[in-house]
Amino acid sequence: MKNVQKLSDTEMELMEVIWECDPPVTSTELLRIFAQRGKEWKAQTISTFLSRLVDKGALEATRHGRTNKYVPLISPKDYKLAETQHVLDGLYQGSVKNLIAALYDGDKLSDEDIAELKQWFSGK
Amino acid sequence: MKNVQKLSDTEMELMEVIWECDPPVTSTELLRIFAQRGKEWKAQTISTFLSRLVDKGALEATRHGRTNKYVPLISPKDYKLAETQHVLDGLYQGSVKNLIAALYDGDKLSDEDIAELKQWFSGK
DNA sequence: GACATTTTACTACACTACGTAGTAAATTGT
DNA sequence: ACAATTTACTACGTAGTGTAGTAAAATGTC
Repeated sequence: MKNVQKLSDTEMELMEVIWECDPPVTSTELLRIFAQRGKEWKAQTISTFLSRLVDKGALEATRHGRTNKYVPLISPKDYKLAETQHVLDGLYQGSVKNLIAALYDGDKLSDEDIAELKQWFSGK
Repeated sequence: MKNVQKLSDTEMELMEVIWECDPPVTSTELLRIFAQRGKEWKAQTISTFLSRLVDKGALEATRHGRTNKYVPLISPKDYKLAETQHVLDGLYQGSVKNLIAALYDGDKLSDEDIAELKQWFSGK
């Protein structure tokens, strides 16, 4: 888990699917999966995205015969954490309390949210 | 406060400065402020950014003689909230608890953070 | 009132990212 | 040896970004 570059929306869509499969995936498998969900991509389109994800450090490719097997280099958890940290640093000086307070001031926290969070914190 | 488009890093830099000044600002004032901080922009560069910020719905311009006065159409609070909401929806199904739990699981919450937040919640 | 100055509006341009895919090359099953 | 598969390399239109030139509008000045 290192410094993955920011992924685009479509790249994230791909990663989400890859994370759901058990790791070594091939482009053909992905093609099939996306076809099932209505995303009728050309084989080369998927391949391009996979290469870019390798370039960005999100995937690792290993050649097996004429196909590549792809393995994530970062977990969804870690990627999301990095994104979150970025926002936290950029908007709230890295302070979770600032974030919570901002949500509260902006009426973005319902009573249920607050109850839930109180509950959660009481266990820590 | 409406639907402001996403701002780029430099656009945000400008907005931050504008938010700090008391609202009606002119490009000349901004030019001076940025010059002081080492950002030696050409006058037209600032103007371009200001126009784009108007296009994106972040600022409103009113002509006074040959100069424009710019006023923010969105507060830093609201812009940040919108950004935050976006991340929350995109990564945590809109759930603040999910976000907190993820930070906790990722060891991004120090003991002080937790104490601080517990404290904060106890007042709500 | 003609002119120099200031400031904006319009236009431009190089660079990067994105979504999409064609074409060529590698590899393999037959 | 050859057809089929899959990747690697290349391409291309669109959009966003940072930067700024040039033309036009408005103003202060002589």
